[in-house]
Amino acid sequence: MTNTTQRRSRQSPTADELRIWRGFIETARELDARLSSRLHDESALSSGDYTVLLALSEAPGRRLRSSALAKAVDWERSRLSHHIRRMEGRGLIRRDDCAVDYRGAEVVMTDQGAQAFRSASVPHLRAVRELFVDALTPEQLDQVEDLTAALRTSLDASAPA
Amino acid sequence: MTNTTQRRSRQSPTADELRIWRGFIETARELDARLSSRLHDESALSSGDYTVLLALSEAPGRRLRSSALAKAVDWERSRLSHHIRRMEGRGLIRRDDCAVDYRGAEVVMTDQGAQAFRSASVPHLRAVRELFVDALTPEQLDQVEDLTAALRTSLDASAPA
DNA sequence: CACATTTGATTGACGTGTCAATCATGTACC
DNA sequence: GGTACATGATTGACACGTCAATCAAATGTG
Repeated sequence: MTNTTQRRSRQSPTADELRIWRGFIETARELDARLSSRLHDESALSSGDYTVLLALSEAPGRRLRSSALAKAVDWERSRLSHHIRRMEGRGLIRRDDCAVDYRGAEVVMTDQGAQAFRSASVPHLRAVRELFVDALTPEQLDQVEDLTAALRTSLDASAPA
Repeated sequence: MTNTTQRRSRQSPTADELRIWRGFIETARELDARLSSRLHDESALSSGDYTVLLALSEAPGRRLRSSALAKAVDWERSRLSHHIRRMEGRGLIRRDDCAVDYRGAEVVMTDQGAQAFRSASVPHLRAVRELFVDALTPEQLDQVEDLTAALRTSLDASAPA
């Protein structure tokens, strides 16, 4: 194990590697943007709204403590707080005081929120199938799983949450 | 070819497919966020700044018409316009009137911008290697290329830009 | 009990992104 | 040359995200 070997692995990517990286990240961004855009067109929900409503829909009583919701969607609390405020303004959720701990608020999905989520869900899932699942062979889908695992391992190994 | 077959391919993804999808998109987002964050910490450039400076650095005279720049980075014009205004405020670029067509402005990288780009570049590329290239085997890197191509084909087939 | 500390959540400032509207210059056509 | 249209770019309004500061209720410790 020479210094040269060590150093080589720390250098910049090759042109090919960089091309593959750019293709990957730009395609992922585009996919994400396209799905968000369709969601918004079809249901007037943003991708963030959908994420929040999905988490609430899976919670008992369609309600969660703000902190539990933040953990469920893996968002920073201030991000959630801002988003919740906007969603409350549009009647998708409501904030209740939490009886057992007056610091914490509970976020509750409203009927209107549940209705919006239901009507968004099917077209959104269909879009995921069209633009992702059906674009790949079953073998490729398995490859994605492995790739994701490898990348995530590396991300987790390298510091921040 | 029955209706059943046709219909099946239009249904929602299975639980496994959905899990793979979520893993994929969340990992891609996280990678993107992590690289942006490192870039910002190490060089005080945002990922958008870097993209713009990279495009300018590759242009003759380190300058481009605003529309050409928009095409080079594949951004909407209004997005570019907003970003350019902010970058100009920080001295990274400058806007010159274009002599041959007074509608169009030219965006020029300043020396300060070039300096910032140079010092950001090496650490950023190293981060791409660490978090992406080195996380995958050469075979996996090839797989990424194929996956990207498949997804892009499907995206291109399905309407917008 | 009083006080410091921790915990749950919100706020404000500011950078970023999208969309629709606008503005100014260039071009075509009569 | 003058009017209509196309083109290059900017603007304003508003949604979204991050960071640091703040606030209030809960908890621990003397």
